[in-house]
Amino acid sequence: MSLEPDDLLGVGEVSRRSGVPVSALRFYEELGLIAATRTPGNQRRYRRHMLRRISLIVVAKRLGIPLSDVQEVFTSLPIDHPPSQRDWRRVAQLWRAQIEQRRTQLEHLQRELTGCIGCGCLSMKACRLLNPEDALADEGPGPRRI
Amino acid sequence: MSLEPDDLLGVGEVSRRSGVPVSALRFYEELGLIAATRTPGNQRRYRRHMLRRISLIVVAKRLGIPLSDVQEVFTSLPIDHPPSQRDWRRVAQLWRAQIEQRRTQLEHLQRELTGCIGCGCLSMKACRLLNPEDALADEGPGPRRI
DNA sequence: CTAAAACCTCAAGTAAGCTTGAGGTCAAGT
DNA sequence: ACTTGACCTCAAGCTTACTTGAGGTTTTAG
Repeated sequence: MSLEPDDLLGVGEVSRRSGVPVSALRFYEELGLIAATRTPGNQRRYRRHMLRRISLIVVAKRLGIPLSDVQEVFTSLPIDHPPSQRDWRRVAQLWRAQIEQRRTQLEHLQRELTGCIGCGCLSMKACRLLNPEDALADEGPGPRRI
Repeated sequence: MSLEPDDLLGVGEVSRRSGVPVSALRFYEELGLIAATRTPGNQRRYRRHMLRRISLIVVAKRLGIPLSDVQEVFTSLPIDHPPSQRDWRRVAQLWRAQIEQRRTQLEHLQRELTGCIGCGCLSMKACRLLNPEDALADEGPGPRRI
């Protein structure tokens, strides 16, 4: 395999190493999440550190973070060199906080669901499950008392 | 408003009471999640208890449960009468378990992310974040050691 | 009776996150 | 040189959960 001389990887190689399908890599490139130089023959060549960026995307996906969010944090990461420890720390803490939030939301829901198991009301009126937080206050669309 | 004589509600009324847009109600009907009789003029008329079913859908949405799952549990709920307390209890417990599962998954991820904040590896090799569970064992697609 | 509000169907569009296919080019081994 | 596999670019398709619009009918209030 005398393919990648320098530290340039072909798209197939990157796919194999990252576990991300080639089609997805091209898609990420369209979104501006990753970048590659081209050979004279127009084929993509990735620098090694791009694997780190791809890793971040993979992690984000596991965390349920939408690509648009990834896009946002990536605006602050230089595309031409590997993310520093500081960068990674910053991103990790941001995402940790986001998970934290969703986790506690789920906890709330679960407590409500548990408390609701016996009641069987579901009557669109005072059921907390059907009236998230505010619902009885505003006059927008949504279930309310009659 | 002498509209709904019996206990039959028009689609607009149901929408107002449930907070679910008319278009969504029609969509749920297509999926077989809800049902309505028709007037001689072909307009939908819902029986009151259909609001309960719609409530279940609304709750499921808040819980992040996909409609396909709702569809499944609905196969065991009679469409022609309101779900009993037992029915509701069964469904609630099922969904509670599902939330539980997703919640603990998030917890794991968060622990890993926290533990990973300092390491900054993301090197596709031994990083736990990039290698969920099994990854080093199988030979399928995905990151692995080299 | 008539006008307006509510309703109907069916087709197409939206967003996210990709995949698949067609039709063609590039690079590597022999 | 030639074959094969890897790669290229569009364009279109897929899933979920709906929304929007066009064009037409029903119901209800006055």
